[in-house]
Amino acid sequence: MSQRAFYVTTPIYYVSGNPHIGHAYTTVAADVMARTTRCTHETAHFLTGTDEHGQKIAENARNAGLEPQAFVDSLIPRWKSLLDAYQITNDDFIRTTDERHERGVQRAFEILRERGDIYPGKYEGWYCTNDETFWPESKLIDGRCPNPECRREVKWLSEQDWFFRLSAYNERLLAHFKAHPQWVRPQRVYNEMLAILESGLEDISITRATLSWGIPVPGGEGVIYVWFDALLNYITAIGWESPDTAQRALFERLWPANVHLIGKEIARFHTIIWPAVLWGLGLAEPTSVIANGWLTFNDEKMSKSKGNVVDPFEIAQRFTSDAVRYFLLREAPFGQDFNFSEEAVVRRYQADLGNDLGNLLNRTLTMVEKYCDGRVPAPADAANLPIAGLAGRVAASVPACNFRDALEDIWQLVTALNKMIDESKPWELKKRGETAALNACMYRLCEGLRWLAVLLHPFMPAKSQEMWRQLGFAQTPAQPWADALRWGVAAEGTHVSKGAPLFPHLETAVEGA
RNA sequence: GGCUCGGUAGCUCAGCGGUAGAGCAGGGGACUCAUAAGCCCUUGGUCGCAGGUUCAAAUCCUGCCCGAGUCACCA
Repeated sequence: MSQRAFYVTTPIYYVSGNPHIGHAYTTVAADVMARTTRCTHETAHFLTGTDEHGQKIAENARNAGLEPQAFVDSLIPRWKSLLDAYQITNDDFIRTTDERHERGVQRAFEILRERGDIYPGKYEGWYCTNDETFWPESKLIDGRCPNPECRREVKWLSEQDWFFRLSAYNERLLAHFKAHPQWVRPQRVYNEMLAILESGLEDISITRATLSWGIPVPGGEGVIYVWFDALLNYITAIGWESPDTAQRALFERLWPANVHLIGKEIARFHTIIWPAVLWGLGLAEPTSVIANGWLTFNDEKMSKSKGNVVDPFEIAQRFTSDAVRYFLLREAPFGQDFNFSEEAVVRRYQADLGNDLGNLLNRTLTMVEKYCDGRVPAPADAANLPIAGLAGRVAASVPACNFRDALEDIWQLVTALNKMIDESKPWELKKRGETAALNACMYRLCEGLRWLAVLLHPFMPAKSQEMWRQLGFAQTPAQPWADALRWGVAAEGTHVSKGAPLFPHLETAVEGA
């Protein structure tokens, strides 16, 4: 009886470092998708969370003089505050240290072991402790870890581990990729994954015999490898194999996920290993996996060593999180790398947000106050405003991650409204006493701005709300589009209440530019 | 080295077989409701290079140059 809901996820974030702008990017994209879906379908379920196991965490904890659990507990508020700073409306937040997750991972392990998809084997090779990685002899550089940021000594390890029979799914994965060329996007990532499948898969070790900070192997030694653990969050969070029947019903309603949003660096885990694991568990693969690109800063890769990591808290503080959300999704096509520079943010802020949108609201409200006694006039038709099919196009672009197209479409209405003012010249209509034409023009502006508030709400929730308030409407612009995006909904007589500019001029010049 | 993607106006990008496009930036203009914003007009490109296919190529094919990514457990 229950309705299907749109299920969208972000990666769970590895808490070994601080949140940076890239985390905000993926999360904002997911949030816009979730918010839009709530206005166009009925329900969305939006999951994000944190990845807390692994050796790096254990070491950081030791350095901090804390037990791993206490250590990760201390980090969580910082990560959750990122969600607050960016007005993220996640429905759930999973931690891999949650009891529900640990139980689910162990259950998955047992099921796969019973089915023969997990088997014991010996794993040996050159191991870099820092990177938690086995490297083949051929990869080593001067006998050291080939990771340019590591370069530590490696040691020969040989241990009894459990292996996942990934190779058994090679053919099925290939067939799935061929049958669903759109299931991994962008195309470039799809191609790379396909190439890996065509070159053949080997089984992978999914436990670490010598580590202790992780989920214990059921009835065995060691812990489950952090990656195998992490992927399962998408189902453990929504009640897979839960003892609670309500939770199990949630799972039935949500799985398979509509969209896993990921960073492009983790595509292999999500498009090759993850479907195979799900198939092993008798579950369906996610409908789509969409990878976003990297953000560079002033054309350089962001890295801690360069000290050029953009702090998402600081940037939101300076420009407002709405403006940063807008910038991230408007500046470049999703899936493509793009450069983050303060000049670019300032440009978008001033040109698109301040001059086009903010000023449109401001000049409209001034005129409504001057010419219409501060009230929305009687409804008039939409004249030539480009609203036909607009809602439908945005509703289609967003779930496909074409945020840029969506915003460009919306901005055509912004531009058209500005243009209409200049062409209609309400001040002249006023002088000549052409009240009917004046009122019609002012109505179109109010109604057009109402549309904009509704359409922009998923992208800029706070600014959209403020637009809504200044226009004098009750409640919120977060409304079902089927009802709200019809022309003529703005009620005659609504009192507008003009406020401070929506996107005031930035006080300070760009620093360090 | 193999493979993948990209190289189009100063910048960010769209177009992907039929007379070169948008936004921003630059230049000029008319206006005044407005956050000196908006509106109108406009400068600007041998579509990386060289061949080929075609009546017709930015768009298809080949080679080359440049940049990025990836090549198996790197969260």
